[in-house]
Amino acid sequence: MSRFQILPDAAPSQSAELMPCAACDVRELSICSALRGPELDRIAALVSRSPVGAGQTLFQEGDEANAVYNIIEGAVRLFKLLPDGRRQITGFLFASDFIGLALKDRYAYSAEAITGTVVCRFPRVKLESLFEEMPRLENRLLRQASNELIAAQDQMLLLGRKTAVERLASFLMALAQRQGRAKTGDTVDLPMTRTDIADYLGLTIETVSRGFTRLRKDGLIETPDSHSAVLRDAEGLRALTESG
Amino acid sequence: MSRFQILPDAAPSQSAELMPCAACDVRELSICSALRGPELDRIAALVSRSPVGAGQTLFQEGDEANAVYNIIEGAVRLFKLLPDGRRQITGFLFASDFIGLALKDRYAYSAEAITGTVVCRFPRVKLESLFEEMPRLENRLLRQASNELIAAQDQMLLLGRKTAVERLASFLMALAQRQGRAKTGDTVDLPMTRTDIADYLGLTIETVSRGFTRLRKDGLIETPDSHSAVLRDAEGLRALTESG
DNA sequence: AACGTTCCTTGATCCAGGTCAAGCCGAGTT
DNA sequence: AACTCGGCTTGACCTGGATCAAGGAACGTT
Repeated sequence: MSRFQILPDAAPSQSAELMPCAACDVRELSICSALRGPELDRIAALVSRSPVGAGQTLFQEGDEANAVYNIIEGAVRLFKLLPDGRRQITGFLFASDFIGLALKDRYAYSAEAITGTVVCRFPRVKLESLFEEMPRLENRLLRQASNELIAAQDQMLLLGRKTAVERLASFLMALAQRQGRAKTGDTVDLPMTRTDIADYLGLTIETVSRGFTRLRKDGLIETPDSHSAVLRDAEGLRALTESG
Repeated sequence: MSRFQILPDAAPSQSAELMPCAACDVRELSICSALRGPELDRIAALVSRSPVGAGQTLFQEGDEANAVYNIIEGAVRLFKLLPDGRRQITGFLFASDFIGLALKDRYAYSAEAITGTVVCRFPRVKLESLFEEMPRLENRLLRQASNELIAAQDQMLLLGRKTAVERLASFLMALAQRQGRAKTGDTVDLPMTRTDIADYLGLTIETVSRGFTRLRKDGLIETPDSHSAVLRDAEGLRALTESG
């Protein structure tokens, strides 16, 4: 399930490129939107881009947290493990998302690329000092953290109190929202496997699979292939997310 | 289960007192530890203390979020409800804890006092402008948010992947930690009811009760009364929190 | 084209924890 | 001291989702 290829952490990968942030695809959507021209140049000198292959580990729970990341493209899973292998995925992250809000001196979770991914790596020591220089950055991170806390509480409600089908419906609608495709007829991208979804929703793979079948039979979705879902009845799905 | 006495939100309660922050019992432990002398005076002019009776509502999910709070003494539960009444408690807060990190313009959860509680109320509009003036405050809040995110992820692991007894052991040890009484022989305070614990751990009250009985029969705890637990074997409990 | 592999689905069975029901205990209250 | 009432425990039974098992579909790989 988990693979342990570990990326060189401190040394920039051979394929890393220095990138002018001004040309960054996700700048406007990411935390970097808090920065102005000269600040961007300052940042550009500190960050490095690197590709991360599907299934590769970005960092592991317990590692020294010496970098934070912005996802440029691709998808990443964050997760925690129990010693016997039980896994809880605490979040899926996509292009423009920021990794590293929740950390002390060590990472509290592991991060793996789901698909081929490109990240923008930022040394953490430099981040701290940068806050004084760029208070808008710190403010932006605080807002981001606030949003993530709200999302975390929604997830607790889901894990603690929702049924299997409600969890799946909630997951699909949240993903749809994130992709700006939450209306009936829209297609939602599912880059992760059924096992990932199960470990995110606190279920088994079989229950997730049966959930998809249920939603399909009830005319709420179609599943042209296992990595996409077409919303056949967005309202019906939404009703399930807050039903009882 | 939930009561709907609502505190006057904008108007300071008749029993509110203006308090010099310099004399505040929890200052050194709370976010106010980030503030220096003159800043404290500035803050003191903005905050007001008020008592909140056991069971009373501080604010409800969906309310306009026009204040944040510091808990001076007592205990508070934060929770979300599904329309049919299922409840998930997302956190228990105690003296020196800060309420209001996770918010947009509306509260994402409800807050009720568990016991008689005293809070320090802070108008939110003034908070925003204060950040520019006191960057150390913002920095402190970001750290706090980071810690809460880590705790939230632990809770997701608990809700998604742990058994009933593991959840209860994790809960007791986390509470013990927070109270600085996590060694064998120490007594942990449980101000909340079994129903609260159940709604926090994603279980029913009966399962929580059976969990206490199990831990008692296994010699891990004693329960002199329903609102306290003596740790008889802290190591055994800790083993349960990360066992498999 | 035959063969692995990985991922997904479906069916049959099982069980941890939910539900239902009864009773206990302690703190008010009259 | 009898009564209520909320909170807690325990027992008997039930069920949603886990587990176990089998097979199918979409891939590369040789």
